[in-house]
Amino acid sequence: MAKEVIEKEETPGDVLPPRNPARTGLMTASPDWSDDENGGLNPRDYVSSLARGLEVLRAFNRTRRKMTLSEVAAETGNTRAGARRILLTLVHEGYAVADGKLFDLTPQVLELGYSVLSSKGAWDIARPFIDHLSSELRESVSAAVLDRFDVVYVSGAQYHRVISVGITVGARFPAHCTATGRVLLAAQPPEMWPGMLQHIPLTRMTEHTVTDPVEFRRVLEQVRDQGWSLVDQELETGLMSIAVPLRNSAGGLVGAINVGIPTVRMGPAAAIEYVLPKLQETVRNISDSLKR
Amino acid sequence: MAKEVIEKEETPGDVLPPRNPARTGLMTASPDWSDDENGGLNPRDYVSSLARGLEVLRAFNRTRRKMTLSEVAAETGNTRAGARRILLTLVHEGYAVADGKLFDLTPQVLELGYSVLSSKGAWDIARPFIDHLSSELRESVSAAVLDRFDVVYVSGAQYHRVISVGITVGARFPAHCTATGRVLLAAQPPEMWPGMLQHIPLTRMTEHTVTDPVEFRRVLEQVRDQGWSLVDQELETGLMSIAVPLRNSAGGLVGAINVGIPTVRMGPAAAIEYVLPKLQETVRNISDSLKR
DNA sequence: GCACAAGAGTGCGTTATGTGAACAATACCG
DNA sequence: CGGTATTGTTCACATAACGCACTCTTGTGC
Repeated sequence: MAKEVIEKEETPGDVLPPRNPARTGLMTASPDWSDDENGGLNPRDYVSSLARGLEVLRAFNRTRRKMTLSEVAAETGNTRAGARRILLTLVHEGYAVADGKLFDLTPQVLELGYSVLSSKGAWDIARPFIDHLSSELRESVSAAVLDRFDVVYVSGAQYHRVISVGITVGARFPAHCTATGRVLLAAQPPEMWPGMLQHIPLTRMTEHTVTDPVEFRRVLEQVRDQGWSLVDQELETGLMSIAVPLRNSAGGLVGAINVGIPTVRMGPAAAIEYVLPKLQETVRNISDSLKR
Repeated sequence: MAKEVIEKEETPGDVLPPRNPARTGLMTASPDWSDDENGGLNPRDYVSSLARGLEVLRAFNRTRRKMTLSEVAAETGNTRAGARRILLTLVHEGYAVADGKLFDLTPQVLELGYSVLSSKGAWDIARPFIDHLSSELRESVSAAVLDRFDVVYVSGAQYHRVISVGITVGARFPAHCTATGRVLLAAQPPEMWPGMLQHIPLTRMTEHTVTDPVEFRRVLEQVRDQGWSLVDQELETGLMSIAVPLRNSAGGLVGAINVGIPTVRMGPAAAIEYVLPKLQETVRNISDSLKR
C-alpha cells in the first residue's frame, strides 16, 4: 500500500486534487487517528463526484431544512451547475424530491445509513434489555459506539420526566467528556493509545471538563482498570452519566451502554451504589445473548 | 422540461445510459408515482458516479456485513476497478474502513440519513408523548412517514413483553397493509388518488391482506372519512395495529402514529374502545405542541 | 409596466472517470 | 509443491462530468 505517483513527473496535478473550495469548517477529518495520514491517496483512486454528492446529503443534515439549488451550491462549495446535476441525480434515485424550487430529502436516505444500526444486529438484541433497565431505574439509558473521537448513539430508551435528556439515535458527542466515550476509548488496544491521546481534542464543554492531557490519560487508565466510567457534568452542567462497555460472548467490544442521570436526582456516590450494579447486570445479560 | 437529445444524431448512447447491470431486483423504483416517468431525464443531468456510490452504501445495508472489494463489485454490478475507487473514496471520507481486505461502514454514514429523522424536529417533540402513551397502554407505539408506497418508521417506543413487536427506526413496510400506511395514503390530496391507486402493488402478506383494488379504495375512503385505521393481521398474522394521522397546528400532515397490538391480547372492538381514544388524545397533544 | 436582479437551465472545451484487459499477489487444491 | 482460480492493483483509452460563461425565467422595486 501507500504508493507514490512516480510515472507522471510532468503532470502538474498534485497528489490530491486541490479541490477544497468552501468545504472547510466542516471537514470530514482524516480517516485514521494513529498518525497524520494526510495525503497518501492516489488521485486515480478517488471519485470526487461521489464525495461531492455525499457532501450534499450532509448539507441537508447540517442545515436541517429544504434548500434551493443555489443554496445547496453555496453550502457545499459547488457550482450551481454541479449542484444541479447532483440534486437531479438524487431525485432520480429517489433520495430527494423537488418541491417547486425547493429540494428535500426523502426517507429513502435512511437506507444509506441504517446498516450501522441494524446490520450489527446486536442492538436489536440489546434493545429490550435497555428498555427494561430504563423502566426499572426510571432513567434514560442509551447505547453508543465510537467513531473516531465521537460517540454516536445507536439505541436508547428515554425515561420521560420533566427533565428529558433528549438524545436521538444518531446523535454525536465528543468522546472525551462522555461516560460512553471514555469507556470506549479506554477499551482501545494499547498500541492505539499514543496516537489517540496525542490527537484527541480535549475541548472544554463545561467548567468540569477534563482538558489536561496528563490527567485525561490517568482518567482513562482508571476507567480501563475498573471497567466503568462515571462522568459528572463534563459534557453539560446538571448531567451525570455512568457507562460500561458492552462485549459479545467472545469478549469483542460492541459498544457501550450508559445511564444518564440529572444531578438533581442523585450524586455520584449514589449512582455508583445503586445504578452501576444494575447497569453491569444488564450488560452481562446482553453479552450472554450475543453470539460470536 | 423533458428535453430530447437532438444535437448528436450520431451518438449511439440512448436517452439514459444503459447502465443497469446487476442492480435489478432491488431497483429504487421511479421517483414519482403519478405516472410512468420512465426515461424523462437528460443524461447530462445525471451523475452516475454518485448513483453508483450510493448503491454501494445500500449494498452494505442489504447484505448487512463486511465485504471484500470483489463482493462489493459483484453485489453492485460494478467492475472491481470501479468498486475499488468508490470504496477507497468512502474510506478516505471516513464513511468506511478497510479491515484487511474487508470493508465496513462507519457510524459516520448516519450523518447522511439523519436529517430525515431529526431535521423535521417534530419527532423530537413527539417522542415523550409516544413514550408516555406506550407505558400507559403497555403496548408498542411508533411513528412513521410515507415514502412512495412504503411506510418508514422514524420513532417508536417498544413495550417489552414476551412478544416484542420489534420495529427499528428506519424499518420499512408496505403501506397498503399497515395501519400507518393506510392513514397516510388516505391523507394524500384527492388528485393523487388515481395515480396512487393505479400503481400501488397490493402484495398479499397474509391471508387477510386486502388485495382487491376496488375493495382497497373503499377501505381507504373509510379511513379518510373516519380519521383512523385499524388493520387486523394484514401484514403479519397475530399482529393488529391501529393508527391515526399526526398533523401540525396548521393542519399539515406530518406523519402517523400507531399502536401495535398482538391479537392474543385484545380484539379489534376492544382496541377501538380502549386504545383509539388514548391514541387520538396523544396526537391532539402532540399537534398542539407542533408549531407552524 | 419596465428595468433589474437573482436564480435556474444550457453548450462547450477540458479534465477526471469508467471500462476492460493485463499484471501481481494470494488463496486453493490436488 | 506446482498449477490454477480468485482477488487486488495498475494502465491506456474512450467517454462522461466538471466549471465556465452564457441564456432564459421568475420575481421585485420603483
